[in-house]
Amino acid sequence: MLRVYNTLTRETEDFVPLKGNEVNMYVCGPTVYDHCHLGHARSYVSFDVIRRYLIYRGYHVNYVSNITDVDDKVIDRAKESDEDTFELSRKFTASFEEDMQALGVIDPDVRPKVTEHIKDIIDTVTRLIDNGAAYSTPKGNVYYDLNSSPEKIGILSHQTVEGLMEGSGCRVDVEDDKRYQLDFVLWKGSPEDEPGWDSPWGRGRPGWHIECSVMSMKYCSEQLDIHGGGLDLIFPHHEAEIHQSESCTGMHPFSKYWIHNGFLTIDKEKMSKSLGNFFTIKEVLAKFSPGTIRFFIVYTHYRSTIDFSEDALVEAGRARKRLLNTISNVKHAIYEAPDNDDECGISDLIDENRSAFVDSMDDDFNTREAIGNLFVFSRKVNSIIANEKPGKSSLENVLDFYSEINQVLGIFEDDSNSGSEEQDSRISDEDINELIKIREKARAEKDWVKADSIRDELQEKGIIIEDGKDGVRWRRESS
RNA sequence: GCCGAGAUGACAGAGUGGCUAAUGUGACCGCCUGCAGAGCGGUUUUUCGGGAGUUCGAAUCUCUCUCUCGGCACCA
Repeated sequence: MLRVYNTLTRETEDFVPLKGNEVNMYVCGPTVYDHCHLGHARSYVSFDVIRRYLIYRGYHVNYVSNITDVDDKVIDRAKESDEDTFELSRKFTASFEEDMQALGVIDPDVRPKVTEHIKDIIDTVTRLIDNGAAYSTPKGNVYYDLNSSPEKIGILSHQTVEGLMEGSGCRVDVEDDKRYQLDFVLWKGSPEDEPGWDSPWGRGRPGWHIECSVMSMKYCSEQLDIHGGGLDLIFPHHEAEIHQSESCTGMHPFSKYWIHNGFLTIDKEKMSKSLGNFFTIKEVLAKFSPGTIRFFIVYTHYRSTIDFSEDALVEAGRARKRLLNTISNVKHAIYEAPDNDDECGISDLIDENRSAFVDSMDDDFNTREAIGNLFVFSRKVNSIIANEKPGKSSLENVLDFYSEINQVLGIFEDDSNSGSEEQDSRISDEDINELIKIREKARAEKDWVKADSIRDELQEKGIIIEDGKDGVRWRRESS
């Protein structure tokens, strides 16, 4: 039984979708006013794994994740850099999509953009006004009227009204046309020099929270099975969504499960744009392979804080390499394996580890434990290869098992040739084989100096040479 | 002020009542090897922030103390 921690109840619950084995899952996407940083990667990789695991478990998943391509931040950034707002958001949307692709995040079934859903947003805001849950003001703003659903204040953040007021009162400028301090904006009147769309309340643009309600209802359903995002979205963003969506549809709950990923920190401080302590995904990709970055993220439970440092990435890379080496060992063993059915206990080993994998993942997606099991599995596989002679088919089953796991975790992708700029200058397979031949001759003549210098030369080009009992093998190294 | 997360061996990090506390990294030793790498075996690891309690039995439950981090209308 899959169990999931639900922020709404603060408990780990059995996962039962609203309808059969259909899962409607919505994850809040980025606001595209800059390149994404590693904290975003953390979030989207985590939800990618959750989505893949649900599919692995046989659920039919409809995964929707939006792009917020118009809001105050985008507009401000465009002003600062004297760029067209939509030019800017297009640029960073493309950058985001590139990053996701690099990290092996599967595209959502739908990736809706706010600017393409203005009409839907206006319709929803209108509906909220008609339902008595929102009001417009002479300034052309529309606010959600929290007093229409006071029982839902703090439902997700588990805060009291007093707590919220005390936290916010001293730090936020209160818009003077609000009826109530905690009301939030659904539609915001735009000045002449800012982007806007005509609406019943004048020229304006959507508020920050409304887009997710509108687009999730449009592409998922009025009620979601899973709504996800970073911990920092719980309040006010996700709570606002609950107010809006439930007031609009009259259905409760808006989402059955709320899943939130933990932060990525640097020196124990949250990585964020506002603190300026962030590394963009592209910066990190320049130093580490996508596989290493993804492994770094997946090797930590999604709700734990991950402290980022180069050392931590290096360690993750080494750990991952251990698994990759085993896979490569199996591939080589297959060449020399007898063509028989001797399995040396391999099928039992696989079955055991498959159920261990499912047990770990069923426990609120415990990827750390799941990967821990894989290390044990790999050690046993290495041991079998070294000491016994399993037949080809058994070894192929081992490879199949790794790729089965990889479907979910996505950590074994071969990215040894991903360094795009070195791509052209890298040494060809033929040249490598030629050098190895020369080196083998030197070795046969016990000319160790020559043999070692060839090995060093290849290593400088990122080629690792390994002499084994059954011949030489080589592979390309990546960070 | 309010709300939350956490403190596990050199480091990272699982484990939430019961065999010798997963796993990874690092370091060291051994096997293998011309050497190296990879791999395998072993050591670093009877200890889980401090104290008290419950229990036949606790890293795991209760109380208490100390410390760290995060959220409270910018945020993944």
